[in-house]
Amino acid sequence: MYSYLKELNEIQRQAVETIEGPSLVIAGAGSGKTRVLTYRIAHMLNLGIHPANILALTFTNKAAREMKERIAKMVGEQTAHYLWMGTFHSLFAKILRFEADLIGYPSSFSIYDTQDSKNLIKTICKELHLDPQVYKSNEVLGRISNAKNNLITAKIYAGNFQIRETDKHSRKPEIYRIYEIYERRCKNAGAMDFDDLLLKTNILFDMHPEVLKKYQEKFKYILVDEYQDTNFSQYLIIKKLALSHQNLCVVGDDAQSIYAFRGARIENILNFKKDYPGFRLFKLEQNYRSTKNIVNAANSVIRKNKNQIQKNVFSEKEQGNKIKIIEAFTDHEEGHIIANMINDIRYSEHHKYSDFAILYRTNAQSRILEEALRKKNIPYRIYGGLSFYQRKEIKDLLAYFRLIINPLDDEAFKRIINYPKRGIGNTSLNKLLNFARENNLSAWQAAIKLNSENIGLSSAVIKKIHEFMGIISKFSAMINTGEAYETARQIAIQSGILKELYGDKTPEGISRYENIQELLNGIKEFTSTENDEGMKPSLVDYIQNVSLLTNEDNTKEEDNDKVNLMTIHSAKGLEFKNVFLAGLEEELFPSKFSSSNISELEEERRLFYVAITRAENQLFISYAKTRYRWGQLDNCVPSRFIRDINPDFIEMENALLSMKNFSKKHTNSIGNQENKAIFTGNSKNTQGDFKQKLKKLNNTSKVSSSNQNSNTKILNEIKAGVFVNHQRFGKGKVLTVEGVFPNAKATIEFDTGGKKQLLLKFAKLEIIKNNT
DNA sequence: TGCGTGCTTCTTTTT
DNA sequence: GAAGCACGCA
Repeated sequence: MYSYLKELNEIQRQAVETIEGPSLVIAGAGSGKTRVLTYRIAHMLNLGIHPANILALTFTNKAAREMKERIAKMVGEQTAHYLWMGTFHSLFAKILRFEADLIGYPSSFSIYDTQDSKNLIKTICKELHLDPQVYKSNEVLGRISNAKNNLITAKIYAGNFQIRETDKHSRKPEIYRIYEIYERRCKNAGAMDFDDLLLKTNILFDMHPEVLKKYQEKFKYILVDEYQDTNFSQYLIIKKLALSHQNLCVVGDDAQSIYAFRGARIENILNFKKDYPGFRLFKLEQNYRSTKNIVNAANSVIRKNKNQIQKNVFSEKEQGNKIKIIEAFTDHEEGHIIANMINDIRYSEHHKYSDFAILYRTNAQSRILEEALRKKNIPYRIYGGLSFYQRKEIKDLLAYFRLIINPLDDEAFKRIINYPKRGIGNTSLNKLLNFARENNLSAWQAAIKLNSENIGLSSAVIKKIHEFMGIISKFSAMINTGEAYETARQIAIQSGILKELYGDKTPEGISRYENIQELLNGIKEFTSTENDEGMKPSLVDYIQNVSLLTNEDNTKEEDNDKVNLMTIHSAKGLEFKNVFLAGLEEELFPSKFSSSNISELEEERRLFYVAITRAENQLFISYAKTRYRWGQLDNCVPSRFIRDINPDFIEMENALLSMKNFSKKHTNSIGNQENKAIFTGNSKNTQGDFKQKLKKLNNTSKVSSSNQNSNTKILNEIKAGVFVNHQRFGKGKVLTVEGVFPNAKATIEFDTGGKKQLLLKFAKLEIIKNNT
């Protein structure tokens, strides 16, 4: 008997040892799911199954990487190397590149990220003269994405009466046309969006049975993690691949299905028995993570949902503390209390910072929490948010890479044709793009014809365009052969990006420059380790990988001892000794977009369940009675989810007692007193904000905004009144705001100190004696 | 052509 | 509190 099998409980062991035939592993929260998956794969390898015959699909690169590392430890690097383990998107992108010519794509196809897709949709809507108020790129993309995930191509979409009726009903009857053009443009640009990677895989398998057969033979054993989060498109791919051997093991927990918003179908796991009648079922119900109290509380919540597989998750750890409910007056105070408690517990329980997590529903909540932690000098780390790969400077450089690899890539072309500035303005670009569109060409192809076609561009501009193209072409010759890091560095230099950023000595500019360096280092690192085929990856390999990477794939593990901040979604699969769950207010959690519809509300409740079950020892749930939203103070109602917890497992934490002074001060400053205003502002919007808010001020008494750049948090309270005069704020200039109010005169001066930041230089408030 | 300015809109979660 | 867009001026 293999020694690792002894580390498992009976059911886990059975799940690991049952290799043949379809199996469904229902893995409750904290039940050792990852362990079962890794051991199962290791076990298969020990039994002599070749790693190249195993396909293991995960939802994040991180999950795949970690699992691979653990398996490598058990069976050796060499063997683990040949496993096909990764996300749906990355693995099927790989297959699509192999088979690209069969579906009419270049194997060097680009992958459009969400931003690219939205931009393209905006362009199309503009061309069709559609009202951008009605046809919001977000919603349109949502419709298209939804269609693709259900295998509805543009052609089917246009021909489907019911879909068209739905669109007409929502006053967007033209979506089918947008979809059609969108699809054509992507094809012309040799580009796929995220959903295409799955859709085209399905199309490939449907149109070419011999190709499907090939992969069915290759992937004799298939494992899928987080099966409850698969969408229809992914479900079909798995079904097709598993058809001949039926050695399919899916792992998941219906109670943790939280991605319906992007097309995940909880039915996939609920209906597994219908698709694979001879399946074996393994229910992992023992929770090894949390105290009895937390597990029981979580159970009492999830019980409220109708749609689920019956199971009995239990814990054999100690009873543990009750869940503590914290009430705060404001969102700022909430952050303050949490920061205080982290310090207290860290001291009293000898916990590390990294034993704490603060979870929230929306990314927007993180800023206030950060602020509170910074004030107390508590180190923290934010997961998610704006990804490294979505920063402007990174996307700019990546766009160069993309265009070099695939010159048809229109979104990349548009992004960098005039960055850094080379005198090709919007007017010229639009002429070129119109010409391209009329002839159904990509921008690049159109630009080639500029010498023979007259489209009203001056010869100077044409020359500039061709110079730009010259740079790109020069590199496309060497991108496959050249040493990756050096090639990338040369591109950064010769494109002018490095010079442009080097010249910018503002803090933001310096940070951008450093980010570019970091990207280059990342390339160096990536291309220095050998890939599956035992070769050094080229720059092309890197680029084709990078579009599917997220923030978590870039963060380094060095700086360990930090409080973890993240959305509940990104906390899935993680665990912490102490968890703070912030912002438990109606309309925030559950989100106001979800509370009207039962199935969406159930998804929110599952999300709540996920949040609770992240905690090992202690869970705090907090809500604020008032919260700022769009610069306005809203009253909040405690979330219904708090009432969903069986009251036996919760207690009120009277954090306010120790916070009395803070609360008082704070409630004052947000306008409880008549004629009170708070001024702050950021570098770009200062004037607009001031003006707008002062306009409102004529008849109200509250004004607020805050300087988010600031090491200088400017909080100036001014007796409210009428705005008098100001000077526009700009880089390196001084902004003076002067106001005469019914009973006060205020002057505030901001100085940029040559930087883009606002520094408070001078503030004066004179109270005018009121004669009446 | 580029930049500054003012207005508008936007927020759920992410591969 | 931030980003995109359109407009107008140099």
